Amino acid sequence: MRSLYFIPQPTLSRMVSSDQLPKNYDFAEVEERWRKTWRDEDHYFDRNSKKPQFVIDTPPPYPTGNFHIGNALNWCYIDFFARYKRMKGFNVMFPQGWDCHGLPTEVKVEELNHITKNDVSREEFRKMCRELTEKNIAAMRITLRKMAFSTDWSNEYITMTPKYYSKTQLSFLRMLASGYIYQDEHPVNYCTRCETAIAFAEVSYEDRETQLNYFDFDGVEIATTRPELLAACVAVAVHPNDERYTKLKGKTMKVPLFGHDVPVIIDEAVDPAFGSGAVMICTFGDKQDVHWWKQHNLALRKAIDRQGKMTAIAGKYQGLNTTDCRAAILADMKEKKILHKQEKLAQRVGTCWRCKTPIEILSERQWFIKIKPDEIQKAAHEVTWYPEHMLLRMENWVEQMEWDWCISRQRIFATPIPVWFCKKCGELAVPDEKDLPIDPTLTKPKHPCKKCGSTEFDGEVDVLDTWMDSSISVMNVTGWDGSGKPPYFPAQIRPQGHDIIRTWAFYSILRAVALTGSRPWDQILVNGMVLGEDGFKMSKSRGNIIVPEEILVKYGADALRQWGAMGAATGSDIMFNWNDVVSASRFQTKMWNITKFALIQLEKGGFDNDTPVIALADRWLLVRLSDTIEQVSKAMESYQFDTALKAIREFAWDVLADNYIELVKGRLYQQDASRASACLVLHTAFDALCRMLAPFTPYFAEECYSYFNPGQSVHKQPWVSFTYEDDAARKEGNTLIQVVAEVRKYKHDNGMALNAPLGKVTIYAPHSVNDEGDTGRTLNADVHWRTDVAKLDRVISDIEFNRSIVGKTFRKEGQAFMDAVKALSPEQLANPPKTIQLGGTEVALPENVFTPKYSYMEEGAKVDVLTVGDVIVTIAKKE
RNA sequence: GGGCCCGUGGUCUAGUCGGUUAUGACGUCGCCCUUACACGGCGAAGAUCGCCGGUUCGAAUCCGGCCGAGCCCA
Repeated sequence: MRSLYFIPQPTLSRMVSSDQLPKNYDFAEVEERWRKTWRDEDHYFDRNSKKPQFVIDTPPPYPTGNFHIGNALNWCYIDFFARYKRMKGFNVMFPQGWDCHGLPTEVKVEELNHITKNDVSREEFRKMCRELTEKNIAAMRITLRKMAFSTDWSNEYITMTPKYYSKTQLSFLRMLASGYIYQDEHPVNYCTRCETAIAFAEVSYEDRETQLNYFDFDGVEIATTRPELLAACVAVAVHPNDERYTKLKGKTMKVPLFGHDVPVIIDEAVDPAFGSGAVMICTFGDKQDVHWWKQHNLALRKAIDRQGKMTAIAGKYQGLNTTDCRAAILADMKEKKILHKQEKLAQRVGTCWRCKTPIEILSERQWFIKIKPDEIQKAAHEVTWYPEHMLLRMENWVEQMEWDWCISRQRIFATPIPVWFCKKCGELAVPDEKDLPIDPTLTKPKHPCKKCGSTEFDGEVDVLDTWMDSSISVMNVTGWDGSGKPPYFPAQIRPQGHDIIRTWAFYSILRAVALTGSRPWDQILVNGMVLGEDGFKMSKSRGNIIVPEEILVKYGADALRQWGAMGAATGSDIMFNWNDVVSASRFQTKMWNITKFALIQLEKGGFDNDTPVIALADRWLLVRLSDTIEQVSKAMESYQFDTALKAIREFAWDVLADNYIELVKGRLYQQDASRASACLVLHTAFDALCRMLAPFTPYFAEECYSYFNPGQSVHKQPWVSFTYEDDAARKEGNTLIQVVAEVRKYKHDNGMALNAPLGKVTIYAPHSVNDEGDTGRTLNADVHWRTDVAKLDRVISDIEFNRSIVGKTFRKEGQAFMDAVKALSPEQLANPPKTIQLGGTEVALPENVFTPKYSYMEEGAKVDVLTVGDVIVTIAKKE
């Protein structure tokens, strides 16, 4: 019936004496002490290990200098399962990367030094960026350590180091050779402030109000929001069914102010209801223009340059920026009396996600990576997604990809594109792989031009998109060096936020497939965003930003980590809530007191592993513990941290502290064999709690565990594997708990203190119960357990139906059936017949379909009667 | 405009492949300092489960529509 597979051996002789436990739990002191005690080596991935590997492709954060709360949530999840997997016997790699390159650091360097990137040499500027980045990384490492993340610092990687970016360059050369990477002149999103091309993933959208200008275009009215692009007009488009314009078919028209001729094209995508129904196509006003331009093979007229100034084709407007040019052209239109009207229009403008400047679409020579949707979809489906629905976001993103990935940037602090161009013939030259990393602006190729033999080259000045660095994080951590499949590939899991599914996850899958032919990870765990206390995304303008450091100072890392686990179901957005942090901290206080109580009791000794467990409460606690362990383990396997921690807390607080300990307290104060049983159970439960809490509250769990096992770390113990089966104990124990609760309520209702003496209490239960006197001591009453039937007059006051059975059996006749049962005589209800009359027919009465509810009449002795299921409790009334 | 997710006591939330009394926390109110804990214990009040309709013996749960919020994208 029951089995004890594992009860930890108590090491009584080595326990710390209870008088050494501080009265209150001082998280600040404890957390700092363990931080200094723990050794980094304990978290190193062991390359010679025989254990199964568990490699985590952790997100490399951008080194801003501040580890924000969204990062914190993300890392909490990682650390929960990293610690859990270690306890489960896996060889875990929890690397820490830093995604260094990119615009924000360049902007910050310019700001801090009051320079622009053109004021110093490229190398000098890079040096400044590197130095700032190193400083920021150092600051963020401190927060990571405070949070007790079990980082594998032997596998730290920094994308700006030659070690890392030579891999980025190697991956570039490999994908260039395999045809994934090509260069082409093509329209790209371009930020004229940052002076660089950007990818769609880097375009954000903002609501702005603009003016829709109606003007005369060679006799036809056209509405445009961008008159400054008139010089770049290459066609006029109308809808095929728009009768106003059918006569224009096949004609050409003269562009006002500029005078060049453009064709009229017919296209169903034109909205006849918008503006005048005729639209001018410019290269390029928006994405739709690019579409039409490609589809109708139109001319290319570049009116805006990389600095956002008008080009030579803009004639007298050359050199103006777009805003000034717009004003000038509108003024000229007014003067020529061709501007009919202007109206306000709400519109969404694509802007640079870094600096919020509206993006232009410019046609430039750029480097691209081919996007092959089918192979990305296939690999994405081979990965297990948590939560499952996040896969949809990937599917939707891949489906709507229109352009290839533009990977070149016209910036400085980034991985150089490792190619040269022959000065004579323009042929591309690439370095030998063994010479990587290289900066083509500083070095020359070792071989003459393959085509013309020239030794004169220009180095590529463009650099790589930062995602080119971070999208091979998984290649890096799994040990890729270009020679075949990496030794630890694929990684077991990728944890990340849902905001970067379309970037980091998408690019990582693309690159893994391109470089190895298969999926990068077995699983992906997607966490939600952290919202402010007001339910909105944290932002400076809303003033709802909470930083981890603030929480660490007030409540400590363990409380913050508990918030991360419990705030919301894994994958949902989570609102920051001080309340949750406070209750997390209260839970620690409660557990601290449980620790104290356990230590005070257990240090007295008198028990060992062979102590028989007999008392009902003890058996019940072990069953509940076994249930909890099963529940928590199951939740951990599917990354349901909220479920896991909730179950742990409920067991510790409700089951162990409020019920079990209250019940056995009196027994523990005595000295006999039944005390030993309680001690063994208490120790078993406490030990299991420490282990289950270890992934969530590493400092706290270590501190509690250390008092019982000095010199040993809970983090080096295996995960709990204790099971205990005893259905009778579960059922009878639950009843016992309810009886105690009912009697307490009875005392409360009668204005008695909970510890007030109660006199004689008789419990009539169907089975004999050995409670070792727990119930009597807890209730402060003279408790008698009896298995005979209580001699009481009782009447049936109500009938409780099992609607599940009623509905399934009688369907539409359900109500009629219940009425028929209620009409039975009290004798029949007490001893139900096998059949019952229903609508004139005899039908079988299902088993357990109803339970009579009794109310009791006093007999000779004056008693109050409580009922708990099939148990009757009588309380002798005091005269 | 599209996609995803969500709407449950004052607040936040569990439950959602239908079934007995809708979970817990915070807050509120009452009682209790019982040799681990007042940073605690016990108890109470408080919910037409967003709205409307449908399916069903039975809907917080399934379906449709509407309203509202958030996130991602065009």
